[in-house]
Amino acid sequence: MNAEIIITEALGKVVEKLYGSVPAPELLQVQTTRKEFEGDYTVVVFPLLRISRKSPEQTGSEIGREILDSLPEIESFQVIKGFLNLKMSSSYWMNRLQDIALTKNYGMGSPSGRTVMIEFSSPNTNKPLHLGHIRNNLLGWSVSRIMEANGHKVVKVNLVNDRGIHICKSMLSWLRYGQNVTPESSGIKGDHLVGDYYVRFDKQYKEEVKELVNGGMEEEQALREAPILQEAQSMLVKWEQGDEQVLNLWKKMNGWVYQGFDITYKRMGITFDKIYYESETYLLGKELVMKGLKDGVFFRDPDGSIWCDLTSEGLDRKLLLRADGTSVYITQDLGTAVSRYQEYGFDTHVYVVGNEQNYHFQVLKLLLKKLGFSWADDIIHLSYGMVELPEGRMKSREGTVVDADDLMDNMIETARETSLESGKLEDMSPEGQEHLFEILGLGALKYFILKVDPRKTMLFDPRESIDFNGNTGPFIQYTFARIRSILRKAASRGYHSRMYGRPMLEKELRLIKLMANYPQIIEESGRDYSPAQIANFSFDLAREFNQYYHEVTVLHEEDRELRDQRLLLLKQVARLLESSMGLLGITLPERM
RNA sequence: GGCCCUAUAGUUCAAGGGAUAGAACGGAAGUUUCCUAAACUUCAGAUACAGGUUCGAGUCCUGUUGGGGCUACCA
Repeated sequence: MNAEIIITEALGKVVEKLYGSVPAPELLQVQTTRKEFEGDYTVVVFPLLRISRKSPEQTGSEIGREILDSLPEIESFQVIKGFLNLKMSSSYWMNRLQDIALTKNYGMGSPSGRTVMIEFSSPNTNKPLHLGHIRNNLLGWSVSRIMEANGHKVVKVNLVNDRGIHICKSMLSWLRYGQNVTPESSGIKGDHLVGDYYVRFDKQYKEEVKELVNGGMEEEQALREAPILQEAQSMLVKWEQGDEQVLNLWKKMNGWVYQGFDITYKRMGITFDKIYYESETYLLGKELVMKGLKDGVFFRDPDGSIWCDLTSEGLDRKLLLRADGTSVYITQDLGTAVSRYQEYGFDTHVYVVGNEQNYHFQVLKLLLKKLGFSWADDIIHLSYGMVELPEGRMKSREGTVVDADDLMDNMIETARETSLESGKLEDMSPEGQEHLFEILGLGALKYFILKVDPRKTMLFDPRESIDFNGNTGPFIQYTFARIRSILRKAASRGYHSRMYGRPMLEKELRLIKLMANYPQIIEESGRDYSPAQIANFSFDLAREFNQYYHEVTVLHEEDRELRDQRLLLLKQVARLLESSMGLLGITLPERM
């Protein structure tokens, strides 16, 4: 059991014994002691003064004495300015280290029996993935791992926006200008090829609008009546009617996009348990809307469109079906949610979607509740912040979109340059090197994104490459590689890591203390859906270890028992680095 | 206009209402006969502004200012 809990419990009993009243739980504040003070855990005594009716100093001393008596793990205490600092005995920490070494899935929560569904990625099929999607994908993946680490059963799902007018634009543009080009014939990745024709459509559309305006038409009318747009709209009608030619083209081009996406996902190390397509769920959404209409929770406008009145909830009225009976964005989301619940009966459903859609999810939950689905309360919108450039938001119109594939290429290239410059890999096979560059480049990218609190807007400057020094993925990877190198040498010399009970250095106890927090970190990052806390843990541990590495020798230690004991410590540090970084989807290399 | 989010060193990020606000990059100065210098050590540098609540506020509340988002019969 973790020390904070032990101390908190003891504190409650001690306060009751000393002052004769049971303190409310929120008055019992135990935290880790700040680095600059002597001690491991700190009791904040201010909240207890009301009960003790004595000075902070006196209260702290009295409690300190009692706790010292009742908990053998505590070696000494000190009261400074109203803070009671407790120092654990070094044998306590050494036992912790042994516990860690002996616990198979150290840090992981026990099975909860709960199913957590996580939707992330959710791409459009007419644009390649960009930096925003990278944050989405990495967050979704990492949160999935963190949920698993908390003992939940996880179902990772993707929702592909594969229908709507935008798809028709790409199709039409390809028919007109594509001359039957394919990813194979052009050598262009499928999603990029389709994206190119989407852009091509937009260019033509703008030209036509301009011509019409020059011919004397009002701009608003021109925007509506440009021939190419009208052609796309009639194509959408054909799609909805099930026109075979249109459907075949749609399937063919979507297939290209999926092939392209698969490559990108694979490179990011991302998989899904199930992929949903809007084209398959929007019909159920329509049925739900009709049911809501029948039940009187929705209403029909004179023009035939169907709405929900949310003004009593402080929101507007929301359109659910157009007058012509076609569905809108939220219609399919209703259908998707219900079919997922029917299929998996999730206890929690996390949607990893940008904060620009906060309103959408607020409405979605309200609508589901109005339709009588009580599990609407189990929906959590993990609303992450945008990735911005120094000049603001990425805009495809201004060509500032940072492409996911390009960015990964660049990261790997930088890893290659940095690695080759160091000259440490000369005896490594070319395949081994390539593999390493990928691990390092992606490690840098993933860590860069995930170390930031998901809810916050973050900044990316394409002109400055992502760092490989300091608080970065490669820093932690490097720390790991160093430890593994020592462990390999130790193994080849026949050394065996083992606990001997030799006195440990302050630095070593600090490392153990950090590692002792791991279970709590996993729990908290799960509670907050925040990989950033995991990243901070990894960094703190790596930094602490690097200082230790610099000061203390392991392989050259003459005292064999001490040497082997240190090997045990190293092994556990490496293990937790690998475990925690694994929760971020980052691989650690044996050497670099 | 209405609603929501946000503001911490030059820059990018930390800090469960608790002690002297931590790191990293960048800047200055150092460390390599010794397990990987992608490391380590030292120095300089910050809570937008004004009130309030509290024994105690970067953190909670109110206002001001700056930044972002939403407010589509797009998805």
